[in-house]
Amino acid sequence: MRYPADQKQKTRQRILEAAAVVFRREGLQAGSVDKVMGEAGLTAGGFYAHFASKDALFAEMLVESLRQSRLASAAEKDEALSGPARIRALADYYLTPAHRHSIDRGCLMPPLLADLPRAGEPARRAFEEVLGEITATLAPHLRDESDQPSTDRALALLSVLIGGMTLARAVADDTVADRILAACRRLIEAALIEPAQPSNA
Amino acid sequence: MRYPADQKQKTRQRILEAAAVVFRREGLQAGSVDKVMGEAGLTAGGFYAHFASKDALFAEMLVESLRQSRLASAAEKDEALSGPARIRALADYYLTPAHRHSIDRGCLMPPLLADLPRAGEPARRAFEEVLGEITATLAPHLRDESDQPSTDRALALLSVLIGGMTLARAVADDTVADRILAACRRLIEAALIEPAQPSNA
DNA sequence: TGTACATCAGTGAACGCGCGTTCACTGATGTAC
DNA sequence: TGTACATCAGTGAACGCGCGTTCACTGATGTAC
Repeated sequence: MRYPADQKQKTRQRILEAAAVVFRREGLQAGSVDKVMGEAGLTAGGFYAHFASKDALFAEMLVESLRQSRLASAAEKDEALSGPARIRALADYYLTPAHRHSIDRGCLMPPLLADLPRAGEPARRAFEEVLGEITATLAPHLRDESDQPSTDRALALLSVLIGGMTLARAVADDTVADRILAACRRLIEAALIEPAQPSNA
Repeated sequence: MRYPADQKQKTRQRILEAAAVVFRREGLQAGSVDKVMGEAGLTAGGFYAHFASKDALFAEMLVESLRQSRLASAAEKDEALSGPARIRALADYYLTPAHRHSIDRGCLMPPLLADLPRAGEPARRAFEEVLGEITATLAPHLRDESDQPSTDRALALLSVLIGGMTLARAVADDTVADRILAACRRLIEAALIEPAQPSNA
């Protein structure tokens, strides 16, 4: 090799991180290659030395970003928790004003999931795979009536998290937004935490 | 008046309906004035005789479309139902494969809510107002522990409906999609229908 | 009833702009000897 | 150590295209007499 070993790999990673920010902030359509490369401190022309197309970047960013998220790979402080306590910690971290205000650094799903049906089969397949990883991580902490890990409850939990955050960000008034988040936390507590593992847990 | 009385009003209405279809299918950015006017059987130039801008069209379409939706103004067969039965009917209508497949005719919120933070204050204010109307319609059927109408439960219900449909449409496999919808129906049943009004209701 | 005129909803070409993508190039990095 | 050369990540101008918006116009509709 005649060139610095993984210099190019690092640049590629930088483009992926810039894409995660720009796409969440602007959406799939308005988040242009130019803006992504600008966010990464580069010019648009070099993009195609790293990715085959804008669509390919979007799909890879989607998977990469979700795999690194707290949903798929729990933060250190989550590791110690399990069952109801872990789900509560997740909801308390996710459904907060802080998360609501940081669209471009928060979870990728609320701002971008609606663009997936428009993004074609490969991106949807890739997302489905990561979704499987996420629910596999969550299911052991969401037992059903027979005390079995519940993937279905994990899917329902994700729906509340995503829907609640999307709805909260769509209104103009902060008070209304926070009320939505609180209502969702209460629903999760009542339906997925309390009855899932009773007082002896 | 020297011209057919409400011909222009009818055309305006036709543009609004076309916009509802195109924006839901393509999103706020990719849904262009040209496509909307084409869907309405017109050419792009005439658009500005009806609306001040694309943003103005989007905001008005948003409000108009939600006010006419089954969430805000119940269908005839809903009128006879109240309490748990009505909420169950709503969830059974909303969280179905049929609704999942018809993005461009279904509820406006799953495909377009994520675009609202990017659409500016006026659109968010307008949405917030209609959201208030919707929750006011739903709250009487979602009583809290003290048997009072619960706006908070209405907000949580909407979050599950929106999040579940968005998540279901994002995956590639129909089986996974339907599983998500079923998991959300079960969550609503367990948390918002059964405990809200016990067996004597 | 018939003809000349006024109205105005909708047309279509044009504008400046940003898009995704291509490609000839540049210049810093490392190699050969 | 020093010089000539090869590599290639990133630059920047260019392409064809569709965007939101403007505006001179057209032609069907209705009025006046």
